[in-house]
Amino acid sequence: MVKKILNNTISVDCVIFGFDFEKLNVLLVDRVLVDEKSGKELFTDLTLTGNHIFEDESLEDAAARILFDLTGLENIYLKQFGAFGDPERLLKPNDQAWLKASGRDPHSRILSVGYYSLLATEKVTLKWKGRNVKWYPVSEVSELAFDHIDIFQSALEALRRELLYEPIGFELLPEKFTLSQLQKLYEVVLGVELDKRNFRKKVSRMKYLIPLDEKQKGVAHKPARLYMFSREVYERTRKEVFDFNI
Amino acid sequence: MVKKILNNTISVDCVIFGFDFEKLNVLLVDRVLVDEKSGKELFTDLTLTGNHIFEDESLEDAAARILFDLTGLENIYLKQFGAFGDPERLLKPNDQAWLKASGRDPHSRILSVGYYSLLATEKVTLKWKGRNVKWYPVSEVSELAFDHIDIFQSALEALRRELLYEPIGFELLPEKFTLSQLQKLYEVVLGVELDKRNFRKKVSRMKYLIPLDEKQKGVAHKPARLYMFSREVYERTRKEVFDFNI
DNA sequence: CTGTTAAGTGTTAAAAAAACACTTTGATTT
DNA sequence: AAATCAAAGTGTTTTTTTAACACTTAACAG
Repeated sequence: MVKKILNNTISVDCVIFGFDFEKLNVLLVDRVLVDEKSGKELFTDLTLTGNHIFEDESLEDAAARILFDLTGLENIYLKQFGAFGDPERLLKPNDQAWLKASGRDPHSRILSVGYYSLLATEKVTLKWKGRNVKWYPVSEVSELAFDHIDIFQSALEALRRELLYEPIGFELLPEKFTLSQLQKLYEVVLGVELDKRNFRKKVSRMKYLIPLDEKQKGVAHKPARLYMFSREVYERTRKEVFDFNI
Repeated sequence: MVKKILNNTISVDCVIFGFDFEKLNVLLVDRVLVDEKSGKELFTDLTLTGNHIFEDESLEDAAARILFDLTGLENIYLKQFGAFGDPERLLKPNDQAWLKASGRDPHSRILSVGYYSLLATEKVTLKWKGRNVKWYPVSEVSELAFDHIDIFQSALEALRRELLYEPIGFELLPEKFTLSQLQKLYEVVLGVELDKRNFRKKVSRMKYLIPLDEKQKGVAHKPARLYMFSREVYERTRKEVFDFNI
């Protein structure tokens, strides 16, 4: 049975972040427009991973599906961070050519709902057959198709803000991780340097960060203790934040 | 010239908050369905203020227009807080009846982009002719048409979170206000009690809160000094927040 | 067994948060 | 004119949090 697509004016774009213990990366798709007659490449540029929504599907389900098709992973952290519907968002020449070539009305206005998702780069094998999907360091992303650079930047801001106040960093790490990896993650995402001793003092207050009786293996130096994040402890002990910085 | 409406599947809903120095209020519209033949009221319930989007209009412009039509005010604080597109969001019997009566396909799925806005109740004279628009205390909102209760709660959460970290409380106050009014605002929106002396100590550190050489008038007690918010000072002195609470 | 590399650890000073009660001022009432 | 009312305004102490800062330890590699 063929699923019916909701309509042509709403889509979902996913900004998929990955952390490789060194830097923050984002998944981007190579958009190649090939001339029908000559078979020659007219242009190539990069886009976020986006897609239509099926008729029976919620927005978040559509985002999860895109993510699954791309990585084979389920139950991944997903967060809606904005809706993008500017009348001018698809008017760049390349975008118009692309829309025409893919049989869409280039004058139609498409609203995109943005989701960002977090995963550890290492546990992913990319598998979007027939499309060129790759990790790119966030710091090197400069131009993207459509208004995707705005969507991307908005996602990054949303991620930074969220990371400051919620324990979502663990979503970017494997199940077991070291404190140095966690610290590096904060440093890379927020773009700051943190003091090792102060960082450890701070996280040691967080009961949902569980130290394991297990050590890193295969490293040529003193192996670090491994930790894991306990969602149960977090949910149980989370308290209201009344600390306001007007 | 008649403006063309973008399409039938995207709309904007505004959650308009107002503060009256005592409590937080929200603007709601009385939705009355009248039977065509008998002229009898079939039901009446409450909705948020929503509307379609014109073809040349950005989402935020549409939200600002709704706000202007309702209050006559321009340059009001507006913040997008979410997009709502669940397949089930318009399926309640009253909603279906309403959609049919207003000539819409009851099976079509409408995506709503939510904006919340902040204003001081006192400076508003409501003027949406022909429709019954009123302020309702936020604490008394229980049932709303469509999925508007979800949208409303999502707006309230977004407002609380924003208020904790950004100086947006001033948007809910008149230009000149007292510290007690500011404190009450925080207490009401966040649902906490704050210590007067500690509150004043805290805000006295904020350089963008400007004390005026002016006092409250017409009160039967010691009149309070008036303050105003300086956006310029805020923009100039705003610094990155590196304080993280994982 | 030596060198390399990152892990792990504690103290002190400064700043911020939390807890807490009385005096002052202007308008209103008697 | 004096008394009353109601909210404004004001400091100190304790506790908690932040910030700055350097050496020892453990495992592997050669």
